[in-house]
Amino acid sequence: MDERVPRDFETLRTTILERRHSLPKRIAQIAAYALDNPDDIAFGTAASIAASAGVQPSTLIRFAQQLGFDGFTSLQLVFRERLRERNSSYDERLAALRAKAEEGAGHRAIFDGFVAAASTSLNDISGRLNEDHFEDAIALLAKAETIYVLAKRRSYPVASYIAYALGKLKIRNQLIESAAGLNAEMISFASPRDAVIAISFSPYAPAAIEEARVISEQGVPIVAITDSSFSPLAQFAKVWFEVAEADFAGFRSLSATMALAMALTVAVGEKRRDEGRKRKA
Amino acid sequence: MDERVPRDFETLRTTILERRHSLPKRIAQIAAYALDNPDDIAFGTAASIAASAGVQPSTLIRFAQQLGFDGFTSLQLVFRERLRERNSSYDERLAALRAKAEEGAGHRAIFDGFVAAASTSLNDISGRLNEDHFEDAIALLAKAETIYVLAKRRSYPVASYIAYALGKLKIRNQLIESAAGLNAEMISFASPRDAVIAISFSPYAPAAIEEARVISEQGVPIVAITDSSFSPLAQFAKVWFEVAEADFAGFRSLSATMALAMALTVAVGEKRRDEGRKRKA
DNA sequence: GGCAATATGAAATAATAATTCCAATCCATA
DNA sequence: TATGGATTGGAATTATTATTTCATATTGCC
Repeated sequence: MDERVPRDFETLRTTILERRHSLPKRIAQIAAYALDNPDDIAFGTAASIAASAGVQPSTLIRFAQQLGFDGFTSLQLVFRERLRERNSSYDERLAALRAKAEEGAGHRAIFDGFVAAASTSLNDISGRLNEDHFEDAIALLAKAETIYVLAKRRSYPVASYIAYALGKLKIRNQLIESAAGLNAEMISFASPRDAVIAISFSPYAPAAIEEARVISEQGVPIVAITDSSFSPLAQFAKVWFEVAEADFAGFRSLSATMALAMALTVAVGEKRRDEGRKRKA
Repeated sequence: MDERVPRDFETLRTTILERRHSLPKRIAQIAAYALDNPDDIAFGTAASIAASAGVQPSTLIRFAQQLGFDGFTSLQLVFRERLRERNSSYDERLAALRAKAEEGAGHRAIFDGFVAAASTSLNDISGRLNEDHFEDAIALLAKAETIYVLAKRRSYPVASYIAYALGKLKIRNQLIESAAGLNAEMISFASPRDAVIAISFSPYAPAAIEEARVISEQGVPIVAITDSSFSPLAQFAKVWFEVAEADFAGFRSLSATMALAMALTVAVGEKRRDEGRKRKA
């Protein structure tokens, strides 16, 4: 292999863009395809890539050779390396933020720590959400007459947001608060035609668990957001989501829970609208 | 291939972890290696992976088959798919998420949209926070006798979280709620030795603005979190933060506001503790 | 401790994929 | 428009890689 073969993706990219106009038609075609679909180059076979790009496999090899590689395989390595490095760079960035926060230089570090925790949590839930459970929860909530929202202490802000959003979407809902001490009565109105969104994380607020138990015994289906399958909430729930929030300075993030709550709420709103339309038609 | 073969990485991961203890030694060995070095599985050949993990290629294939795949190749696809999705740089990934959300394929897209909005907001505020303002706000709040927390509607969840966290840190605070209709009286107790955290975004809740006006006229210093310098809150505030939250489906994220609120709260707690210690010394 | 079932190692084989080669085509230039 | 060089398509070849097979070893059980 030549001495000045592009070893990293960025150099390769630049090289391709420079030579773009002096390349033969088919080679230019595969060059454009490569820059547009780098992932395909990284994972595909010569044949599959050639087919997607509308050229012959041999053209792909000629392209690689023009750039100084000794074949398609060596070119592909650069595209693969890119995926490896890019991937770690994000994690590294987060780790840096977190490290800066942990070495504890002043108040800025506190802020960085919370941003890092929130990002981590979002990142995590994004890959973890079980789509089937999500659909089940939406279906369950969409057909409820009234949606009860149950959460105490740290989770209460999420509940209050859900209540706000449901209100904006004109979906009947009832936040189970403790202010007036009338929770027991409020709960007794719930029927199996209603549904509950319950949120609680370890250490589980006893009141939340107790209310969830009572309401589930009345036959009201519960959608739970909690932190593990050992959660007492999980056993009362028809559907439950596991959300692992990162923490900083002993305060856990709420970002993932919040995102899930927003998505649930809006999805329920959308499903109701769709079904309302169907019923009319 | 079996019907319930894990086809996404997370499911696969869970499945492996579940069966971990019932797997034969060498299979368990490759299983552990796979979870520790997912990138190697994605890129390597059966032979190279087997060598790195210290097993025979055939063991790798047996491992794949135990999981229900029909061979190493199908197992590898899952690991590759993961890299495609965890794709590239943070920004690109966000863009991908947002694009997926915008093309609007079902409920999953809604979830992706909210995660993307939250991530964007966090990313944004991370670079934007004015450190001097942050220090000023902390100083101001740390010396307050009582911290009043003022927010309505969409911002209310943030306020309720702040109140919860301040409580946990044993910092005297008062959430200005509308429930009992006694806000005016509550506000009249505030003195210049106290402080206010006020949060409001366009469209500003009239009650929040009005209460902020009254309380500032009483000489109580206000720390505001809002969305622009044109915000009516900004003019009443001693210190104010501009937070630009991304939105999805008409619902704006709260993640950046939340992170800032948490950081403020904890930083105030820390400053008070430090000063308490100094005073004793 | 012996037997059967299960697991493992190593090499043979089958499958798949990359590369090469050559004929056909295209294109610029005279 | 004829000619030579460059480019391209497609099949043949070679290389690489996954998979299968079978002999051997290990483990659990009576």
